[in-house]
Amino acid sequence: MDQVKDELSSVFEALGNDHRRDMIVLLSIRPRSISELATARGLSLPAIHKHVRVLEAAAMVHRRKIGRTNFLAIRREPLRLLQQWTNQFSPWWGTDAESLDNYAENLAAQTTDKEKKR
Amino acid sequence: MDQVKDELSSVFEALGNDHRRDMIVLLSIRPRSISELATARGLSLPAIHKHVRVLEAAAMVHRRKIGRTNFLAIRREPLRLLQQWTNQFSPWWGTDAESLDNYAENLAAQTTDKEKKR
DNA sequence: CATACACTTAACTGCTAGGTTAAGTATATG
DNA sequence: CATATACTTAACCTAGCAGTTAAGTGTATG
Repeated sequence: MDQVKDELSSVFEALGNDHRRDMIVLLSIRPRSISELATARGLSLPAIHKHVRVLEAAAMVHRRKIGRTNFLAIRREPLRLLQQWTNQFSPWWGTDAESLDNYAENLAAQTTDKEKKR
Repeated sequence: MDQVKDELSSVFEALGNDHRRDMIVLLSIRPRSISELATARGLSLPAIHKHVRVLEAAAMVHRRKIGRTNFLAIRREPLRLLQQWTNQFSPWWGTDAESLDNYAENLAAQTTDKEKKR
């Protein structure tokens, strides 16, 4: 359970960065080398290298070294985890605004200092 | 398009923090005041206040002030955006590992310096 | 009107994400 | 063996996040 949460944390952390999110999209099309990602994103190799480390820490990519080239490919399991987390809210799609108006007034009536009077 | 991407950015940024993710889960159950969130998460009011600002910037919550109490409620639209982004990968669930082994070798054969020889 | 409550704002601090350049390592090529 | 390629590592810098305490603002309550 704790481990699940930590995984989710690292996934959200990884995807919190625009570059890394774009890298994931690129890798979802096809595997790429680190150099390819660097030029695709207009960043230096060390910079991309760090991003790759973060994606690896979140287990969102795996690599295969052939010769001196490192090919990266996407791992979709963490994305399923993300999808699961997101789906917990879907039963209530479209039922947002109406709730607060009623709720807040009722709760206010209950928890305000007026309540203590009774 | 650009605006969509910015929205997505702010959503990922907001959810990149454990506290804020938990706050969203709490608010998905029912609206809460800022003080409630502060005690629920064991943080000071100013700290929670900042987190709320981030969630508001991502349009993930809206507030209603009644008297001196600020009630916060979830807005689920941004979560749908997140779900959409995540779903772009779902057509390929479970087709990860097998791809790289073949791909990398073929690509290596093509793009390696040997290619320049031809 | 005084006091408490529910924030809000300001000012400051520690930490770290994300970038850089420069130097080091591993592999391929002539 | 020399040189180029594809990273990797180290060292450093800057901006901004996430927290704190302390003081300020708006709204009830006696």
